[in-house]
This record gives sequence, C-alpha cells and structure tokens, in this order.
Amino acid sequence: MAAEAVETIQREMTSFARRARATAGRMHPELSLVSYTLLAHLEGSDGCRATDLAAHYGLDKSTVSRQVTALERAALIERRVDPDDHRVQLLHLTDPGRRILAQVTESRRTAFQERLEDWPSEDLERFAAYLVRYNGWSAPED
Amino acid sequence: MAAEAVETIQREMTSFARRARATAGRMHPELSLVSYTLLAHLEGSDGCRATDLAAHYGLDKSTVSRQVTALERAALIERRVDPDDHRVQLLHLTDPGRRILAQVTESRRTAFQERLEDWPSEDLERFAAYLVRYNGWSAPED
DNA sequence: ACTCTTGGTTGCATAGTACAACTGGGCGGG
DNA sequence: CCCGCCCAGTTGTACTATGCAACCAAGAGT
Repeated sequence: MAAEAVETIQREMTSFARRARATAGRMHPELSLVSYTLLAHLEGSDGCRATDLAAHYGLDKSTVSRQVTALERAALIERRVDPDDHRVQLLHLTDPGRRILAQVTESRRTAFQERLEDWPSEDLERFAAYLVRYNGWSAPED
Repeated sequence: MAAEAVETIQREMTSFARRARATAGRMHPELSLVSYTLLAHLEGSDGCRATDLAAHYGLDKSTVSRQVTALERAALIERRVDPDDHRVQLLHLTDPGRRILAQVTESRRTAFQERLEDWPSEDLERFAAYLVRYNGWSAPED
C-alpha cells in the first residue's frame, strides 16, 4: 500500500536530513554548507546583492551579512558598491573563491559519484527526476 | 548521460538538506528534529542508555546528555537508574512523551502525505526504494 | 585496595541563526 | 529644493545546538 511508501520516504528523508545536518559544518575546512551555497549561487549570478541571497534562501539579512563578511575576509568574494545605487553592494567571486568553490564542488561530486557508482543510469535518472519532483519546481534553485 | 543525473541528485539533495536544516528547529514548538529523533528511538527501544543514543546518531555524549535533560525537564522521558549498574540511566518515554511523539509523528506524516498526495503509488514505492538504497542498508536507523 | 574503564555531567568555546535597533544613501511629493 | 520615507546593509544581543576536555561516580579486574 502507498501509505507504507510515504512512511518510508518520510523516514529516509528524516534520516538523510539528520546526517546532512551533522556533516554540513565539516564538509570542507573553508566552507560550511551555507557558505558553499552562497558561493555557488554567486557563480551563477555574479554581481548579485546580499538581499537577493537572503530572500532566495530564506535567511535573515543579518545572517547573510555576516556570512558575506566571513567570505570576504577569506578573500573568496569581493564587495563592490553599485555605481547606480550606493546603498547596494554587488558581490563577486574572486579567483581564489572560484578555485575553492570548484574544489569543493569537485569533492562533493566525487562523493556523490562514489555513492552512486553502481547504480544503473536508468535508476539514476528516475531517482533524479523523483527528487526534482519532490523538491518542487516552484523553487528550482532554493 | 548519467553524470547529469548524478549532478541533479547532488543538487536536489543539497537543496533538501538546506531546507531541512532551516526548518529542523521549528518543526514543533516542543520538539526539534534531534529531540524528535531521540524520542522516536526510545519508542522503539524503551529503556536504552544515553550512550547508545550518542553512538547511534553520531552525537557527542554531552549533546545527548543535554537533550535528555531537556526532554526530562519537559516530562517527556524519565531516567531510571539501572539497578544492575548504578552508572547507567535507562531512559523511558512517559505517557505525555508518548502522546507528544505520536502527535508530532502524525503531523509530520500529514505533511508528507500532502506533499506526496498526487503521486501515483507506483512512483511512491520506487522513490521510497531509491531513498532506502541511497541511504544504505548499513545504517537502517541512523 | 588500587587502578582502569565506562556512563554521564559540566564548563568552556564556537557556529549559525533571528530579531531589533541603527546607519546612511536614494527617492518622491509638496 | 527639502523633508519624510524607504531600502540595503551592519551591529548588538540573545538563543540553540554542538563538540571537546575535564571532571565525577560506579564497576571490574588484578
């Protein structure tokens, strides 16, 4: 019956969330899950604003502000004042930032690949599709 | 190609982890994700020890100790000294604990059911199977 | 009995977060 | 043109969750 499957999905998602929570801080000496996410977002939309990041990820602007400060101190991003609106800071990846990001992305990719290496590609594609569906299209990059 | 699917799985799992992280604390006024997990574990193995919980979930014993203290203060669990070994505290759900746990479990179940209500049961079962496989049988309750 | 082990608590330190108050730049109506 | 209002971002404060290390107390082995 389907109720059982829902139960399983719930249990497994919870288990995954718990495990992810435990490892989120130590994924990389330089980068927590959140800072990785912010950095990765910048790769896609270079020059976006802190407020955008906050809205996009449902974080408080103060939280983003501090994360951005940390990332800037680590020289992974740069803040440039928007010439059109001096209130705004446009965030840009630096070269070291790009490098670290690529490195972390790669190590994550490897980890996932190892975990999934013996899956038939048909299953991979179906699983991927289910996850996308589960997470919902409404927030494609959330 | 399958690499793309792996990419998608990685992205979606990351997204899910981020979202879960953000809501883990506020899933219920009484119960965070961790305390819910501990409580739920006790339902399965009533009278287990704090150390077991720590080992099982990869948490520090101090963390568990504090969580247990909080759960006891909230009267959701009881600590009884093991008569055979006075160092050990056997943890037991109280009736209110069982009640709250059931309530939270139910509300979570409802949330998942709503999210999955328009999935064909065939898809639910496949998705569930994929998740189980992804999480690995080695740690069925981790 | 003395020591080693083990379950648990407590004192720090840290990360990540929210909320609220504040700062300082823009912008629009009179 | 100026004053009041809005908006981006920062900072102060508090809280939660966590780990590590030091500690305490109770068993176990010699």
